[in-house]
Amino acid sequence: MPELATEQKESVHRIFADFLKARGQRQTPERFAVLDAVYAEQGHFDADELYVVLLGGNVKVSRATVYNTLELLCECQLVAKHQFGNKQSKYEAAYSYWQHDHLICMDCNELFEFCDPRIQSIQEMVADIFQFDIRHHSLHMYGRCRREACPNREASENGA
Amino acid sequence: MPELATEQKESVHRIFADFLKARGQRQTPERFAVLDAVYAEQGHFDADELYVVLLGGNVKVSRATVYNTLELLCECQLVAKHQFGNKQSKYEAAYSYWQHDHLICMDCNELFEFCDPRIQSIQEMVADIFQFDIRHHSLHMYGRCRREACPNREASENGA
DNA sequence: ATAACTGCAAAACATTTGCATACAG
DNA sequence: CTGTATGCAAATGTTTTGCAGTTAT
Repeated sequence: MPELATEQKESVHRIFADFLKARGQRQTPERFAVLDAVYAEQGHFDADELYVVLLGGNVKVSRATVYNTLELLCECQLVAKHQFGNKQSKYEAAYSYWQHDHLICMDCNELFEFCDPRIQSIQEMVADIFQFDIRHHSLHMYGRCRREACPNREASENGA
Repeated sequence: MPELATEQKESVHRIFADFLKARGQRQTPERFAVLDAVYAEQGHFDADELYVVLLGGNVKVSRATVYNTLELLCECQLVAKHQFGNKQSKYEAAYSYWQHDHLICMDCNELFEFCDPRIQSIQEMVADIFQFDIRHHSLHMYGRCRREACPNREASENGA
């Protein structure tokens, strides 16, 4: 398992390094520390969570640098940024992951991922109709999971 | 044109009034003023724009009431709330409008609307697979419009 | 060398909240 | 009457910014 992880780590390092070089920006240890933390994380996380993880792993970075680096990583497609219902943005590592969309439980906020090839077709059709160069999309479905284990189940049944 | 507008106004008033009554909440003039302002607005707007419009129309409401009422209107489906890239939420009147999705130009932030029946099929399939009761979705496509008139066109061509 | 980056703390920003007052039911 | 809604201003929480000091190139 360290095999694959190491391979991926080198791969994303190279991508980020090339990206920075191409833009004449500096390859600082902080930036690579953020990149590593992102790829060590699984699933979705927010900027502050990442900041805390970094502090815990005896890496000294400021929040500003975390935000700044996450933006750079979005620009080179190594990270995807999402805005679900709240005001806080969520991020996730994006390299070599299948393009997926999100299903969100309005009661417990649990996230599920799905993928449907028809979305790609729709995207191409819309690009054609509107003469757009479409770069990415976000599809969120909101509802209620029917699991017994779903918290707030009763609360929402009163509410609606 | 006043015919239809008046008809719609009465219709949404009735829906909102019933909704409030059903929940034991009060029908205040401020709430109906916000509702009217929403339906006088065209396209997307944010909470503060609506607040300013209301002040300009010699209606005295506070920002807090605007936010509060917009939430109520979302709950009874008279208003749809969207989060595009920014931190600010956008709203739009929702009554009797076709369900549509959004295409956003990353250069000029212009919004276009589209609709594809396959999205409904995908929604039903996802609901079935995950055993979810899906209430709504949001599909946003991001890209660049190829119009000559698009502002920031040059800026973005430098950037990427 | 030198321009870009970092950390820090303050600022900015949209949204929410607490509380005293007003008012719909 | 009574509890709900309002306005105001202060609080909140995330993200951005300005600036002095650091550092990659």
